[in-house]
Amino acid sequence: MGRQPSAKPTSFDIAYLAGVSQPTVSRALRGSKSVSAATRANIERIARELNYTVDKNASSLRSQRTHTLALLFFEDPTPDESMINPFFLSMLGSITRQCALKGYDLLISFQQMHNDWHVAYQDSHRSDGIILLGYGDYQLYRTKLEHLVEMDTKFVRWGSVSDDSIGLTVGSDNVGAGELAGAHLVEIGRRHIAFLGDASEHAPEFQDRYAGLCRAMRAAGIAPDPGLQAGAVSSEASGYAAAKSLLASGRRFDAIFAASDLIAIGAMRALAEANLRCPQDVALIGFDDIPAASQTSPTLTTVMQDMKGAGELLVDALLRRIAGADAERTMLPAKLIKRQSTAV
Amino acid sequence: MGRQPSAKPTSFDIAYLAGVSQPTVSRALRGSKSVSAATRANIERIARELNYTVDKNASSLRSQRTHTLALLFFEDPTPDESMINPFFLSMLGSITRQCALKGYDLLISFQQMHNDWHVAYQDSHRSDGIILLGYGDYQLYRTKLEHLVEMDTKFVRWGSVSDDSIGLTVGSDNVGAGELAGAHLVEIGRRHIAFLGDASEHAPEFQDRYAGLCRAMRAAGIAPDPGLQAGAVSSEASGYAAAKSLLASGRRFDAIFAASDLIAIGAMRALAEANLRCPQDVALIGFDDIPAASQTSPTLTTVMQDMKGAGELLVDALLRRIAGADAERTMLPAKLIKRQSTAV
DNA sequence: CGCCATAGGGTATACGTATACGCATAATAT
DNA sequence: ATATTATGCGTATACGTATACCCTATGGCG
Repeated sequence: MGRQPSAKPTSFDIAYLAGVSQPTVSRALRGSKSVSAATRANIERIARELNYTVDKNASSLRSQRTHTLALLFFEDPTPDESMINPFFLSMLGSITRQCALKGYDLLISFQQMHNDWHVAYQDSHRSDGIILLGYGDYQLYRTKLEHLVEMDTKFVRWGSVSDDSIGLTVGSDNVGAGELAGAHLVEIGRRHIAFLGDASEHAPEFQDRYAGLCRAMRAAGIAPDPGLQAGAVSSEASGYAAAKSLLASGRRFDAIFAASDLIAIGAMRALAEANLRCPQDVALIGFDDIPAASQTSPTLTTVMQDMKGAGELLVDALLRRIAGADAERTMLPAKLIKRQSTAV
Repeated sequence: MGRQPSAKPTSFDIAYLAGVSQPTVSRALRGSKSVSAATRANIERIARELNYTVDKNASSLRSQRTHTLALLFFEDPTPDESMINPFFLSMLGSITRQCALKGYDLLISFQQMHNDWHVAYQDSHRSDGIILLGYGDYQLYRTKLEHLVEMDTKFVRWGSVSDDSIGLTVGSDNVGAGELAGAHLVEIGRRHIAFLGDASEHAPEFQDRYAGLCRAMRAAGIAPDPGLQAGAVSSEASGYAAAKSLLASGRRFDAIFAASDLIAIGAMRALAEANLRCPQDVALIGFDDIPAASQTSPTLTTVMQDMKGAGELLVDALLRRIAGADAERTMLPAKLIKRQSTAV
């Protein structure tokens, strides 16, 4: 007997039991220093006994802070199939973990680039900030990103970390990664290195990787051949097509650096169909180290990005922005994973 | 001139502009029938002009409904690496999409089985219901699930759909899927079929798959050999170890049905090391159709679950439960994907 | 011994929305 | 013509928390 045990306890219940007022409970639980240690301990004990949890909605409404972040995935415009880049999915783990660690909830949503996602989360007070994830046409993005900046919406973006990028960006050192790949190919004696991936301003990350490759080649005294660059988006089909067209062009090449593993896997299929041995005839390097990369035949040499660090950095940077600090752009180093496709 | 454009508009702003009271705005936007068509149209127009969105927190606080679902992933107790089963990740897409379609937000969280996740989401009013996803020791779960039922928390679970399972469950027809796999192996002439996967009550789904295999064998007049069943959790390492021990046992077998693709990939490696040809010496079938399954050598025959349907069904079933209806357990049919590992 | 700072906590109120009621006007029924 | 019922909307209030402000003791100080 006493109070009804089924109703969820409120701060008033605790206040009553502790013999204090409701605001004191709020202060105690939020760590205000104007509550004596004894009172606080007592309140915390009672709260634990009652299994009390702060009502998120009331708290957010009053404080205008949600303690929630929103994660927006941008899908490649594949019509219906949910072909999300596995690389981003693998980042999900570290992002959720870091959010939990910092006491934030994570809202997740898949978006088409052309939607009005840029207004959906800021005004309805659903999140304190937004994490943007996904390859895609950067130019398409631009105006929406500018809109976010204008509205002072807090957000971080995963992508190419260049000076002209809008807002706060965290990303891998794509130029450095491209250099790693290029240097490795040069090291195993390749001089005619093709690049598969859109190297235009629409895909800054791929552009950076290509730039890194070129830099490594020049450092070895090799002039990159622009004819050995073929556009491709991150999909197996696109990689297959790009490799096919390269083969059809009749140009000679003894190595391929693909801008993503999916592209590389498509290219590998095209090479096999052309009876070219990998790596003997054409060495191959991918990017992302997706799980399938270690299952291909031959297994795929690739560049691994630091996804654990990436997730943590994204969350931390966003939280700093939310706190009012101006967080700086950050680049993470990448690592070359050597496998059979470059083992000569 | 007029009102300050930067402040987020509230229902009062709209009411003022429309010349009505705030509750009328609320009613109009929520679709109450006690608002005239003209008034409603006017309010909707103004709302659109002001870029008004309902404040989620206030709305949830008042109505005690959040229009948010929580998705809880249970990780296999891998110490630190975020090795989430790719199968569940692939369900993420359809779940988020279905949530969006129904006007619900999706909170996501990774959990260790032993945490107090069963209290974290219900009391703080963060979600209207919970979707539980993840393999894992079912027995460990049980008491927590019972607790959820007792607290009348709305939830759906992906898993084995059996009569004794607690709460609302949606899952593949694992027995039927096992039968499919077994029938196919029998069809290609195999009679000594091993099963890799924990077939105990701790893993009801694996148990069901094994039961299906046995049923198919018996239907073909073959007595299943209990000695050809080796426990394994869903990981490559575990599959490798299980296959190794089976090989070491000296028992003869000409086919393996693995309870998951990861197990199958591990087994494939063990077979290769033992100089057994796949499929000639040992045919192999996996389960899940993860992306890597089409990249192995030989490519892996596997059972594909209907993940798109699964996500939709999970969300719909949960929403029905939330609405007060008692949704029924549901099973989805699975499909056999034939590849090289069973092509004799 | 009066004065002021400080600790500790109470009082009042706002956050923005969604309902329970009540009250007109208009439309029907009798 | 009066009684009855819908229709359409306004009034009042509650949801549970967090903060601005105010008040009371105490202790230190001159």
